[in-house]
Amino acid sequence: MATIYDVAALAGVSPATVSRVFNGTKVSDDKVAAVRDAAERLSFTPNRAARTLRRQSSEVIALVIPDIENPYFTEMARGVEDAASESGYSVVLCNSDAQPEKESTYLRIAMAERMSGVILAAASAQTDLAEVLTAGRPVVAVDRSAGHDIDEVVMANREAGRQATAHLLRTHRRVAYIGGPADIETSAERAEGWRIAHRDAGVAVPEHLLRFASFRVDGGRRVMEELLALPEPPDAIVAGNNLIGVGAIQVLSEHGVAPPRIGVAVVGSLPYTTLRPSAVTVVRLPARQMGVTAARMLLDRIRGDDQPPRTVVLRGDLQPAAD
Amino acid sequence: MATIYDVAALAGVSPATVSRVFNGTKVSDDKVAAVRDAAERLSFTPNRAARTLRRQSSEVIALVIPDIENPYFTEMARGVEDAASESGYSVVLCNSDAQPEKESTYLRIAMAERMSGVILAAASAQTDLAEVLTAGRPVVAVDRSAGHDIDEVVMANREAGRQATAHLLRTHRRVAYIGGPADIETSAERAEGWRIAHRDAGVAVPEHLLRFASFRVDGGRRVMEELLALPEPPDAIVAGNNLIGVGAIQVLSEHGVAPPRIGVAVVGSLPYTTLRPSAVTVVRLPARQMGVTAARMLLDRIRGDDQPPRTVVLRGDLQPAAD
DNA sequence: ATGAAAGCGCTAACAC
DNA sequence: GTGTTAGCGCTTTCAT
Repeated sequence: MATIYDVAALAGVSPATVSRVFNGTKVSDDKVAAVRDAAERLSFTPNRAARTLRRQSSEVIALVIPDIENPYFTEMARGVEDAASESGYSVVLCNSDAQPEKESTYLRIAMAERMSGVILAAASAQTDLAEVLTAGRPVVAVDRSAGHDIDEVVMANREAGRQATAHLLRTHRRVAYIGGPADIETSAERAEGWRIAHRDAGVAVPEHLLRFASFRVDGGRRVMEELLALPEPPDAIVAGNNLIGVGAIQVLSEHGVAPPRIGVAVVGSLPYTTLRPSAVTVVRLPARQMGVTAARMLLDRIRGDDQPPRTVVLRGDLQPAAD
Repeated sequence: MATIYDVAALAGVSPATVSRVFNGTKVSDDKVAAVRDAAERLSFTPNRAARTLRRQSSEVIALVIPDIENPYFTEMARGVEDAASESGYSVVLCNSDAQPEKESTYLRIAMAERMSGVILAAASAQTDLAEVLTAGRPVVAVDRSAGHDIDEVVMANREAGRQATAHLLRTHRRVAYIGGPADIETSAERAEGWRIAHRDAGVAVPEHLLRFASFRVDGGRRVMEELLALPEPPDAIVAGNNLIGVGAIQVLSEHGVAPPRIGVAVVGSLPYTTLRPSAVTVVRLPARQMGVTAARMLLDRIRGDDQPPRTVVLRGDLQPAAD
């Protein structure tokens, strides 16, 4: 592995000049050519560990998400990746598995590696960012707020829940809601939208049809089974996220009442569904765009932007089932 | 950010002793205690950039996959991550997007960051690993071989394709195959299994029902439409991977012939399907185990194991649809 | 515009 | 068992 000293020797310049060439500082044209040529011949690539040690910062950002197997988060990751690589930054994807402990391990590593910033979909409401923030590294919260006064990019969750519910209430009477963990912001907000839709429709809010699960397929399955076992089961379901929707629909299919026989609306997309698109109402959430937006905000901060923290709210897109 | 010098001063020892404590070399008990105490008070975390520069190796492995939005690869990533973190290694997930150019960019970065090894699901058959291999970094190929004499962990693709096809041939006459790109090993091998099943059954191989697509949902959709437009369409389909299966089933549903009305078998799981489990035959591929195995092999190599390259073949698990 | 030289924080000889 | 010291490869003053 060649170093700048090797390149400098071959090009007949000083190591500092080599460094300048690779960092865009002014160097005379002939020396630039000589350096580039020498670098090419030695297939020189700057040692990033050395650069990071010297600069106290690497051109890497950490993206911490609670579930790498959820297509919503991988779609977002694509957005982050695309925006970051446009600016020459790499993205390190960290899966916290919704465990605060794993999450803080990753944050510690990110700081020890001197990564230049963090995009965080927090595992819990009280993520400890003290370490990152005192290190002066910018953090952007995505999908859910992280409980600090920082930049945020979130979905219009209340409105998404309201829209999904309102659509079902036009043709159904007992609309249940299956949300994620009650203490996760997105989950609570979407449930609140479910309540609002009932009020808007002049209907009593059926609190006994409001259930919380995990944001996973098995969570949706379990609660759906519970709901079907009710003396008076719901005739429609709002799923609080994509995976809950998958689980609920699986159970409905197994019971012979696949949508549209029961009304189903999902907050979030079903990218790998094998249903007819018209069978289920979906509020599509712009996950990729959330990633792109968050990455751009973070890069702004890395470049020194220090305006007060901003919150960007992205709206979902109602795609109604055919009636 | 505290350094070992700060810790050394506070603990009344030399920086070397601090380093030793954090690297498990023999140090007397009282000094260990003093160092740990001082480190705790200063909330010291070793600077990884410095360690990497000095050691010329970081405790990070790169995992390069062609599609981060494919649950097959994210499941594998979970396996890699779990096995790696058991040994104190971090995993950097890189999405090559099936583009050789992006792939080689990531490989170059991995070397520049002095990562200690690479697990690669190659974007093409002729991935250039020269740079990585001459740097002395071990590489393990997963899912498909990378065209070098290195460790591999792959699925029993021919057998998976054969099983899926054989199962359908028991009750169907015209079994089509929709594969991924013809030049990708997994794809070609599974297609070969489809041929073998026909021969085993004493049936002429219907080559006009063998089609190649991309390994994505839209690929499956497009080819499924083509097949349905045939004068004599197939009465059963083998999908070459999970996403192709999703696309094919979507199209079938839209045409009112959702499985089991047409026989469908998929090589790979459908984690987010909303179908009744009994409707589709699946050859489950142990993706997570592939990741765990690959990570363990890579870690062995990193620790200096230099036996000849090994190939591990993992078998799929036929889960027949109810007839 | 260019070179000389210091130093980022750590580890690993090497001495004792 | 412990301390001293010399770099790892780069960037960045500071001179010139």
